[in-house]
Amino acid sequence: MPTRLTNYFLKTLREDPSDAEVTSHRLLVRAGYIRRQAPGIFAWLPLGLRVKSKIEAIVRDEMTNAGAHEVHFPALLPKEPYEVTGRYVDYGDGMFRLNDRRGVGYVLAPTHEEVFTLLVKDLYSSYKDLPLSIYQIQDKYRDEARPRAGLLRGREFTMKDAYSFDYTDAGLDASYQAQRDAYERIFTRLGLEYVIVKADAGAMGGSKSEEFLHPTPVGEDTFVRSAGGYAANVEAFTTLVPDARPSEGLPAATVFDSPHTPTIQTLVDLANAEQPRDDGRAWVAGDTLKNVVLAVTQLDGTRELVVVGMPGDRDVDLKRAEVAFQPAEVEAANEDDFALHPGLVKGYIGPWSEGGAAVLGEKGSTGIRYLLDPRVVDGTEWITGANLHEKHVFGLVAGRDFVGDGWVEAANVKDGDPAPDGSGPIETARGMEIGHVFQLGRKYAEALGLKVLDENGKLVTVTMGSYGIGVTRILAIIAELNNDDKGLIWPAAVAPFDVYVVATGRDETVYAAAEQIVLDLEAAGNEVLFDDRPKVSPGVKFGDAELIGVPKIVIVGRGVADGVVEVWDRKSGDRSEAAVDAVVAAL
RNA sequence: CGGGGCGUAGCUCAGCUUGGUAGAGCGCUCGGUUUGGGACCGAGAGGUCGCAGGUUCGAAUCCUGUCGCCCCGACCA
Repeated sequence: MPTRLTNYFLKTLREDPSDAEVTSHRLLVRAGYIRRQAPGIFAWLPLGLRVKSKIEAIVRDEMTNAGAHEVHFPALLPKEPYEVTGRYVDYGDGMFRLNDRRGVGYVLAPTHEEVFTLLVKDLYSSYKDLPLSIYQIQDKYRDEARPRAGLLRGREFTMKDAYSFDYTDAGLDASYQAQRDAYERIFTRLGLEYVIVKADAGAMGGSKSEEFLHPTPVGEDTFVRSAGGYAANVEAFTTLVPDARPSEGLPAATVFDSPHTPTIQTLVDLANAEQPRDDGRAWVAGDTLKNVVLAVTQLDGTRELVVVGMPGDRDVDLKRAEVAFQPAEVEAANEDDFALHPGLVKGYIGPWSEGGAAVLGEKGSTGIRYLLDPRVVDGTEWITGANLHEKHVFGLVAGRDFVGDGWVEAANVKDGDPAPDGSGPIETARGMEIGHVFQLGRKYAEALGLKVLDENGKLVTVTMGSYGIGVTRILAIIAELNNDDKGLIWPAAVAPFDVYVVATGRDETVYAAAEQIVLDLEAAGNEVLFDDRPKVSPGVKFGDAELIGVPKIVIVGRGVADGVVEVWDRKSGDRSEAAVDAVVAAL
């Protein structure tokens, strides 16, 4: 039974919807694939659903190849499992919560680690049952502070989430690798460029984690890569730590007057004017030690000040700092914070005071925790604040004159920074997350009590992995990538139909010929959308055909009198003629 | 949560400054003409102007409040 436009549920819009800004959103709404229901929540119309199903079919196929089995959980779940693992609190406002008529708490699941773990716990108790990989394709709910860009960041979105269960670390490695390989095949089949980067495990917990990022300037993630093959999310980037240097023989630190030095640059200028270096090289921002006061707020609300010392040519990257202090929130200290700590002389903060007493650090006079950038290794010399108004100090030596309470990755990453694995300088780029693979380890199994008996009859805690792909986000990215001024241009692998047949004119023989062509195409295994609308002008039909973006378009019109039809290739725009009875071969 | 913009017909918007019986284009219905690039003629249907209060003889228009949506930022897959 051909799919006919005369009874299909489709209405294209002549004008762009006013609430759609990004290309994918605009075109998917205009071409009749989706409709907005609420911010970040969309209804799927027949065309959209077909594309979504095509993507899901590829995902299912590769999950099967990876040995994973499909299951399906509810999206609506009791809150208890999430309370046990702590994520009911950790997720904060990001989780949709509701109560039933008796007041019992439920959540709309943002992700399903807990219930998968509990299901396996229910059924399995032996190492002989493992390894196991199961997955679902299910809608997820996250109450985003600001949904945006249509499908790219919604509050409801479809995700394939897979979970692996092993009782050995080696088993987890193998399960992880199988999913990782499957992801590579999926993105290749979808024609999506991707970069695999080291990722921060974030609130999910666990150890090893990699993200699949689609490189695009509009991406929300920043990642770095080196020519030598290093790739990481900027949040997971680790600094290459220089070797410590001997501090013997370095001159003693000296305090100097430094009025009117509100910025690092003015301090550097003053230093060059007052105290030029012996070797003739000018002082630069990287020779100064900048001490930034951060306020770190734990989940329970306790607020702690922390001073981070880093080279003056760096700034605090709050996202990296959040990772370093997670799950706490990090922000710049405010006036109230300073008021509580009169020992901090704003603009002249440093770890050392004249005479050598420590100011910062748990043993310093302020008692404020002092964390250092990894570049501040023992034996490095710095220009930094002297904790006196309008005074700085020269030649303060790390390890000799001051020590920190530890190290922290809170400084921003710059193009040209060395990769930590020695593979050369890195460059930064933007990307959109399309997949994420995690080795969760035993965090969830531990919290929820998932254990099995091993070969020796001993109870061991299961080790898990979690693997996600954003199905609807991928659909949006494909739309974002494949379009022109006329509309969408679907790659064959995910197109809602293979061929779009248009009958023009009002000649009965034309429609009869078109009917036959549709049947021929379907018999040859093509999915066909047939524009059989009788009272629509050709211009409208052509416009819709191009807007909808099916890869091949067959125009059946006046050429039928001569036994020919026109075949358009949507992507290249190429047009050729084909005999009415040989359309299948002409595609 | 901070900043900006916008809520008027199914869609895209004008009207608001300067208060006086609610408009256009597209879409939709009917009749006719037209049929290879978003046709034309004629006749229609369709709106508590986001909501509430206020000012006024009279409010889409002025005032106050409120709700919603979009964009930028913060945050997040």
